[in-house]
Amino acid sequence: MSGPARRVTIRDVAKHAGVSVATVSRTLAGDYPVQPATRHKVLRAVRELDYVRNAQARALSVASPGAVAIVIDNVSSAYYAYIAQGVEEQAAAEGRLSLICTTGGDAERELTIVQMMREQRAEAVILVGSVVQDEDYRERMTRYAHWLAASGSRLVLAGRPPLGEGVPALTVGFDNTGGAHAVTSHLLSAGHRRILYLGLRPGHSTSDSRVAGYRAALADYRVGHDPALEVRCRFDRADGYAAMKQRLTDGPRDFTAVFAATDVVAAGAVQAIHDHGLRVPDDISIVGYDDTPPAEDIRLTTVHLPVAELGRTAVRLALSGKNPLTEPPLMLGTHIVVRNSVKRLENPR
Amino acid sequence: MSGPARRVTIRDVAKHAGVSVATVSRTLAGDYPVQPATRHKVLRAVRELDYVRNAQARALSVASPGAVAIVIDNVSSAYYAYIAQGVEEQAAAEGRLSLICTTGGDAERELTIVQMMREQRAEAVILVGSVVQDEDYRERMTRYAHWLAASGSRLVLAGRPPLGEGVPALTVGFDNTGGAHAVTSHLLSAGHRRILYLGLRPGHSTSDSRVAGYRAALADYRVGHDPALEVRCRFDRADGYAAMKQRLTDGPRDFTAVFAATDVVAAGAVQAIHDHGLRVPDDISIVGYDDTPPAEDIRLTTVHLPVAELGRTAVRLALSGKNPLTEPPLMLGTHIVVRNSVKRLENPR
DNA sequence: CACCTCCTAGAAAGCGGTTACTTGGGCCAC
DNA sequence: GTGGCCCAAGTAACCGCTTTCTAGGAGGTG
Repeated sequence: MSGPARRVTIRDVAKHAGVSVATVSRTLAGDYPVQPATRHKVLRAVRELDYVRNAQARALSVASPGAVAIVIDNVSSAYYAYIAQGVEEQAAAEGRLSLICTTGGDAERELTIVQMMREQRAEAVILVGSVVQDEDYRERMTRYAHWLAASGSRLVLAGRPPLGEGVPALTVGFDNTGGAHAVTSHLLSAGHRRILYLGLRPGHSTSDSRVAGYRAALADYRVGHDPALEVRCRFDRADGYAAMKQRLTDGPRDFTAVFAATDVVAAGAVQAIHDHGLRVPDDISIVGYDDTPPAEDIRLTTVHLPVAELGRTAVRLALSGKNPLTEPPLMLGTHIVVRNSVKRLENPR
Repeated sequence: MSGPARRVTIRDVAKHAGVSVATVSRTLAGDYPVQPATRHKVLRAVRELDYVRNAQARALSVASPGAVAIVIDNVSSAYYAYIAQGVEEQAAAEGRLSLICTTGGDAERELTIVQMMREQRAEAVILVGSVVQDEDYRERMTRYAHWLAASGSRLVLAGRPPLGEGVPALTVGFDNTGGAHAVTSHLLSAGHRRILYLGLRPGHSTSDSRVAGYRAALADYRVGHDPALEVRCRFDRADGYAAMKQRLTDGPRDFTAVFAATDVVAAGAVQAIHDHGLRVPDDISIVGYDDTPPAEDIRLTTVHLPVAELGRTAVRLALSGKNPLTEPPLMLGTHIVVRNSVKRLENPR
């Protein structure tokens, strides 16, 4: 660490090699004829000075591919991590750098980040997962969407609801209603009629569409919908545990099965069931959603989501050149994974 | 989508507002006196044209903070994801953007990425986790380390061994030997004497230091070290399952406890044990390492690693201005988490 | 009223590259 | 021997923004 590390520029290389900057630039680009002797002089100077081009400066004059920005709640939950992984993979495959930003679920921060990405001239901004969307948020994000479009960037909403008609944003997501319908039907066909839904608070778009599938399946089987069977908790394992525990302790035990809105919530619920001295699936059946890692460990029947594929698709969509105003939302299919958490009832009540 | 989206520049704003580009720049910077009337004219033009500064161009003239690059095997394994999360958090807190790149464990790709990060003028490059390090790799990475240092960037090795003396790279990691010693001692003090080590292939630095702790603890208890009790498999759950299954089927069942090098391997092993009709901890005790999510679900006694803290520390270290040549490696402490996977033996053999 | 000072805004020179245009030398044909 | 052509290398403008330096007008003072 001796002295101020002045970065070596193309001009230094030119001087060192005794040629003009143009020659250095051309040698490095390789798309213009340069005499072997000169090219060697240049390359030697480059080596001796440890010169590397400045990508930022380069981007000024040459139309280089911009970065892909992933804006995500956090990267430590498996669901988001897999999406991020998919985004990064595809971005790298298409020769783009990935910028990653976490919001911690804060809508305000998300808006700030989108602005930052405009300054960075990101080629694509991929908004992942849900965020509480009030009217103010929607209005501002819509404005940003127009700005991004005007400057040639793409906005992709991955796994979240569209912003509305006429907003230049691409959308890709899972068929949550269909998946919830399938997994609820699985319980119903096993003879369960009283199914507790353990989900996130209303207004949370992902949970809402899962509730919709749950209700639709009940309707298909002509089972009355009982609001008292819809319990709401927050996202994580501890919340699932607490909610289940409370229900087992205080509430009526008038259900034979549980549909947890996410596997993590299901994992918490399973632990509460065990702590209560009951067994899965013998005493209570349970299904989850997402097919994230805990599902396999607790032998949970759940709905598999192609999460990494969501990330990859988001990038492909962003770089595809499709018109964001006319391109319809893309829906990725889901499928149910049967493990060992549902018991078939012989005599359905 | 009408016409070629020409980006609006500071000159456009200047013309639109009827002032000079300098005035626009100064108004936006806010650090130079500008008449209220003029400033309003400028701001109106900015609003009307949806102008945002080009951060890349800006970086050319003003010494702006560079990005922090995270170079990581993948982001979908919980261990890495938490590190990445820590890095991103701290980078954001220090006003830096995070670039994320995955290598898929490919050393060659890692080297390429480091070069790319030099072009990007990243302020810090954080190499996370292990990669197979042959002589060629070490030599080239050492060269890159010097280059990065010469251009004022910081290289941080997070959770991997130092490159060697005189290499300008900062190092931060976990005390794996200590952790392995602690958890092995836990088994020994519970009366276990024949402990199977289920680890990664030799040469893998993380596994090697865990083996060292395992052997040291055995020595402390004056228990002979039996090479036949060290089984090697690969990283993931399926490999842990296969290795354990094979040992239970073919190998001698001459052990009462298992020390799995990672929780994920432990999770696979537990499943194999169950599939073999045995129970944990009644028939076989098992401990893991990392304290990643599966550990809680399978009630695994394991070693907790402050992974997010590793990420944060890496960033702090990189931006601290410490001399990478003289700064000693930083070791983050670990602690054992006792759950329910170890049985106390009454009559130790 | 002349002069000086202060304040604001403009002109222009970078930052580190790329590239259109220009130049000069070697080679060939007449 | 001279004109024409081609090729390699140099000159300089430009990418979008910041900032130093300079200019000019307002306002205060003798």
